[in-house]
Amino acid sequence: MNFLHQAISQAFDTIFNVQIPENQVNLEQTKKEFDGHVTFVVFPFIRHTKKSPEETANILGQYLKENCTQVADFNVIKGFLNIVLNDEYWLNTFEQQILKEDFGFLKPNGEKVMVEYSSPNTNKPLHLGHVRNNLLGYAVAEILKAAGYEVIKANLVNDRGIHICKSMLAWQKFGNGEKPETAHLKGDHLVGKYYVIFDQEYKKEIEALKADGKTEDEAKKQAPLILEAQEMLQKWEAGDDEVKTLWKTMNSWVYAGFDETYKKLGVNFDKFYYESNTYLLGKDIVEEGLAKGVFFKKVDDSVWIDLTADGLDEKLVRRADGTSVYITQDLGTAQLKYDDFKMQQSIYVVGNEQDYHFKVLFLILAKLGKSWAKGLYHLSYGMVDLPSGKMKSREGTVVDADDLIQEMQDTAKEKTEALGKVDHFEDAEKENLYRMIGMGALKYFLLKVEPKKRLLFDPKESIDFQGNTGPFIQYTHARIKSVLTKANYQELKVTYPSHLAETELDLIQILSKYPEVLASAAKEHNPAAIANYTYDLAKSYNKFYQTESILKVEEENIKQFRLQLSCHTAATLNKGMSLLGIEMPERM
RNA sequence: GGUUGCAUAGCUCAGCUGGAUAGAGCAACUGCCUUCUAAGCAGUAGGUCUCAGGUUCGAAUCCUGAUGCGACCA
Repeated sequence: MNFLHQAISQAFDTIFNVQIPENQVNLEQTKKEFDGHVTFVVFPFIRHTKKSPEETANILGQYLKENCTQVADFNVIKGFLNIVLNDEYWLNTFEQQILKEDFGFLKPNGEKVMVEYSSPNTNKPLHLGHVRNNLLGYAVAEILKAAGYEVIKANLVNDRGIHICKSMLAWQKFGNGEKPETAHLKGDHLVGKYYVIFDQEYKKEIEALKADGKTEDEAKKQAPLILEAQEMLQKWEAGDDEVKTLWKTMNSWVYAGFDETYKKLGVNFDKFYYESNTYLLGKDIVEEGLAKGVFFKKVDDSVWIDLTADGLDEKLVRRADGTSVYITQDLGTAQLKYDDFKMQQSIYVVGNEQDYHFKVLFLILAKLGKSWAKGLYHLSYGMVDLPSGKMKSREGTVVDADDLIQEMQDTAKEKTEALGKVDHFEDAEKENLYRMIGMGALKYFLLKVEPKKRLLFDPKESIDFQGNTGPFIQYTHARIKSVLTKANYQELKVTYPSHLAETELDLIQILSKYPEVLASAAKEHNPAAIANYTYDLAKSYNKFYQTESILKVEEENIKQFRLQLSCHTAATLNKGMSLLGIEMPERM
């Protein structure tokens, strides 16, 4: 499309004697209800041409038609110049770009980027909110890879702290030595069970204390269980053998459970960080900040940074007693990550409840003069809410990840069986298909919405399998594969037809947009752009499929062309969906 | 109280750096399987783009304010 920018810029120069740089020539796709493929809006330029919009557009259109072999025709409606490109141009685009092996992958740009995502707590199993995080992180990482970056997927596991101690303590007191094998529970669910038990018992103690006349606050602080949990945390920090052993055991249960869930979700990591190793980091940075005069001490010896000039508050970075706060360890971990990989960009996939935290974190690093601070980015996403409101694990109103995955697969099975198309499949293929479709529906559902928007999930309404959904796109793919199989398709040199059908041209035009959609999805960290594109492509193919016959056309070259077009549509659908972690079945 | 995000059809969402009569899907209604997979295609109906100002030849899009929902900071 570059030639058009150039030609229009040239036209302004030769006809009107005004210099319009190519990058100021904005072209957009012509709306469906008008003739043409590309539209140039002339309104902004009529002050240069000193002619009416219509006249300007007509003059430019005439110039393009005479000087560009690719321009077949044009029409003008008010200030809109609609340009019709000839079939040869589109076939050339198809052959020179879309057919190429590396179509859909941008050239390596030599930049390294870390995507940190998932980052779970080891005291409870994953829920729907984590699923969104995992799918987003994975997809963004894959998109960046395809866009030419070298990507490191990182997972910072929150494996220590008071919340783990709560689970540990409850297990010690009420567990009777229960293990995942004896309880027939996934390890993460077993540990989560004791986290809930802790909370229940703790609440009982609070009520008892309140009955004795304590205030709510006093009761919360004085309940024996919480005191014991705090004591356990101190022992852990002191390296107490017994506590550490229990901690290791219970964490290993959780990891086994997480591994299973990660596997089902199809996500993976290149690098794990554990807070048990990083929670003491950042002390050096506090000293560094004091030395550089970025931080200051208050009379009680606590260390702060003043961010009021940036519209934020004063922020504590070290307590008066010398202990770290949450952000201190994040400062240290950021430095550690950079030292490990020297990446140009570092993306944190974390919910929008931590917007303020990351704003402060990045700002502090910038003020400390870290050259890499400008590459830090918080990919903030909206919460997943239920119709009843927020999910709360302690109140049991969470949508459990494992349950949800199972339900999706069950639903996929039900719907597939009802259609009766796979009765002759081997059992293994059927099971695999149900898995693909169920996960495809779930992943697409969560990823088609822009990350920053919050998401409403109604467990009572099952996720759709029709329309703008994962299965629709999977179905389109399977449909194409079926045609190709029937034709025993082998790619060979095609003599292209002299005339393109409307649906063929539309399809080529949409296919040709894939690289720029990918580039923009990478730039915006937005998997939804890929999802929506893939849907448009599938829809466009289905229209073509419905309108034109492929296997039954008389002319062999048209048949070959349509097969080739189908084949590369399937390939592009596959590329796009694979960035979202969605697998495409050969048949369904 | 302060900061920040969101608000588009009954529901779920698109709408690129401002452009033509605001688009999809679901749900409702109507057609299309003796023809390449009907998880599909075509059509009907459904809108004061939360509200009020402003900038502009032109605003769902940009600015200001209000309202509603959410999050965060004390």
